[in-house]
Amino acid sequence: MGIQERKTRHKEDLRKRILEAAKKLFVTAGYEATSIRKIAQEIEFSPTTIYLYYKDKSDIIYALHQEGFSMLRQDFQPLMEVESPFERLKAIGKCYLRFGLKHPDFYEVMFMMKDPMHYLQIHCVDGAWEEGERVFDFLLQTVRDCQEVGYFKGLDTVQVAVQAWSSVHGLCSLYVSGHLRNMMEVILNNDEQEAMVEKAFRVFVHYLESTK
Amino acid sequence: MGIQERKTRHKEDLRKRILEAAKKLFVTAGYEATSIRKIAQEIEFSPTTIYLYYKDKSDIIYALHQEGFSMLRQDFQPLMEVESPFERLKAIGKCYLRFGLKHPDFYEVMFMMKDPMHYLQIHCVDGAWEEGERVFDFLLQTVRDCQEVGYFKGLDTVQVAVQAWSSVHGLCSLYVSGHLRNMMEVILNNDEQEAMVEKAFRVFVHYLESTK
DNA sequence: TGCATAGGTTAACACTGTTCTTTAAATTTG
DNA sequence: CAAATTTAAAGAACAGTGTTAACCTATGCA
Repeated sequence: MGIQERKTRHKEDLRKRILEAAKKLFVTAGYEATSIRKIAQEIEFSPTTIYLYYKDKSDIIYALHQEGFSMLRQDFQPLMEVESPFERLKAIGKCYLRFGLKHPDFYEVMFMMKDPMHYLQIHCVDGAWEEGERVFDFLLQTVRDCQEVGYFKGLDTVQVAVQAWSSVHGLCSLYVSGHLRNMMEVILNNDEQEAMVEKAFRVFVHYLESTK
Repeated sequence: MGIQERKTRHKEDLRKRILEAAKKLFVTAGYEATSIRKIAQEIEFSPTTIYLYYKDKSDIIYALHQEGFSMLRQDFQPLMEVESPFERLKAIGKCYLRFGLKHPDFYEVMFMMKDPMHYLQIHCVDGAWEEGERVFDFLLQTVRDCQEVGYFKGLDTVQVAVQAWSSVHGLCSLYVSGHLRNMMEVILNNDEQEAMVEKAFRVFVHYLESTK
């Protein structure tokens, strides 16, 4: 079965090359500029060939969506070792924030665009958005751990987790969409924006600290 | 100058009709489905006519963006009368949240889409995003008032305001984008989602209350 | 009456995602 | 080995998008 193997390997390879090309266009020029035809041009194949490897465009976007989540989970990996629950919670927030600022394009696909979520709902992927849930479970468990050492007393674990997620997501998405820049009467440059995000995060952390 | 007047009135009228048609398509079928050609079909004019009244599509989107802000400001109007600063702050949050849940399409254009912000940056509209700034100023002043009666002690006004905005925006945008629905392992229906948003908001309010 | 001008339309360009049909090569079978 | 079959890839085309240049055509004015 050496021939068969080589063929499937080639096929897997091309599938990967398509995704790499998509990612390259996506990261350098954004979602809008990532068209099937441009991806095809990048890998020097016909546009129609792409449809032999991906069902449609949203399938490709979803693949990038998944890749983003595996990146984020990788960033989270070392934080699992943090002993103190509250330190871990703060580290998660900081890490999430840094991810959003560092990979705005990925952040957009992962947490802002409706298409990938719609794709999940339509295609009913088994274990729908497993990656996302795993990330949220990590947050959920950390909140629970925090409660065990005296934080968030009398509050519901899920509600606290959703609220915490919303807060950091709010900062990330306002940064990514450019609303933070424009809302301030003084227009901020990139560094000032990042500093603003950082400071607002610290205010939030201050709130959390006083729940103990 | 009765004739001239009639003409300019007609012109203003058509401009308004274009926007009304755009809004109708936009609210009923979403942004994606709102094309220049469909707007034209709606008002029974040629697609190119639209370009005599709006520079391009982003110009129309920006007009909707502005309309959304005037709607939000109208919702905020009665809150200016609320005497207690902290009650006012809570009311602003609740009102903002309700707006997001009630008008998800407008919320998307106003606070999530990059295009209108990009439009502002490109076309350098004088008093760039005046409407947005006015809304933010209202929040800013309310935070300042809260500080005067003992809340947010030792914290920076702008940072507190940005953080508060981020928190409610985070909830709204996760709801609008469908991420809240999909992140929970148990898939929520619309009512349950809204309840979740409400509860997470209350957790946040709880944090703010304990800053006094 | 002739001319200029504004309002509107037609045709076209350069794109987009996607599908149907066709070609060409590789593989399996007789 | 030759014929038949499967398979990967591509070409052409459809229906749609935003946008522009060229062309009417009816009105207002000299």
